[in-house]
Amino acid sequence: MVPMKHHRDPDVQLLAALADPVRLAIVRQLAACDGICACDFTDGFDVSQPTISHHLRVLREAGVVTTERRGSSIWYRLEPAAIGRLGAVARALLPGDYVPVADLLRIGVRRPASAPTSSPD
Amino acid sequence: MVPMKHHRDPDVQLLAALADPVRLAIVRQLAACDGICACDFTDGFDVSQPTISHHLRVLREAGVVTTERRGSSIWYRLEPAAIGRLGAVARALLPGDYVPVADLLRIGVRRPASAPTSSPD
DNA sequence: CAGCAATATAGAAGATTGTCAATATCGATC
DNA sequence: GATCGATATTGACAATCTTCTATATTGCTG
Repeated sequence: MVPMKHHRDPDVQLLAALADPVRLAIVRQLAACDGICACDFTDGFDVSQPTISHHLRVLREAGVVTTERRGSSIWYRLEPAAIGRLGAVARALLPGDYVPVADLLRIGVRRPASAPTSSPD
Repeated sequence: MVPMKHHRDPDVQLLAALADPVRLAIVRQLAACDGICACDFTDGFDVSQPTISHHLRVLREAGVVTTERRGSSIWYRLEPAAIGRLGAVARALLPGDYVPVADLLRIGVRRPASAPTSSPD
């Protein structure tokens, strides 16, 4: 029934939604235009229509895409906030970013003996 | 034997490497300091030592981390290029970015009838 | 209303993944 | 060299994921 495991961490869910070749291709197509009819995906990939529908559902439940009924077809659009969140995940991993000291202490991180102490305390 | 499916698309492999709660937590710890001994992860998470070793291997094979032997322990560091690639994936999905027209034509993307043509040409 | 086109859902099969216990490897130390 | 600590590998199992076929739902149209 449940099409995909719902992670507690929404960032993990976002990354997992994108970590599939078909879904990433879908998202990249969506990024290139304002909206795409689901039928275009069915025609453009070599997987079956239910499989496309399943992947679109995963993307929708992860907040990556939004849907809009237009006549008998359904248009999918990329949710800009999701891309913003992905960028935020990347930025948070850049060196010199905010350091969660409490988390570091909690897992008992040790510094390398020759650590150049690049981060100011 | 193979610990993880090797995707043809390195971006998918990168996203898949990060799309796990344990691995994302590991990477976030690594982002907060210069290098971390593998034993700290073994102590800090409630999964077994082989499981941590497995996750570290997935991250290494995806190019997310690098290793350095230091005495009897092994230090893991975040690979900045991997974070850069993640940011590039996010940027490529932003509206108004580079549009792979050839790919669009290949899958036969149709535009919505009322597309507001928000992107400047 | 019947029929058709487009999309979603149900259920099942096969592949992949995450996890562990047991064991092996590697470096340091006695 | 024997032993110990740290890390990796092996082999197995359960859970999850991807995909399919078959079927249901929804909206349009004759």
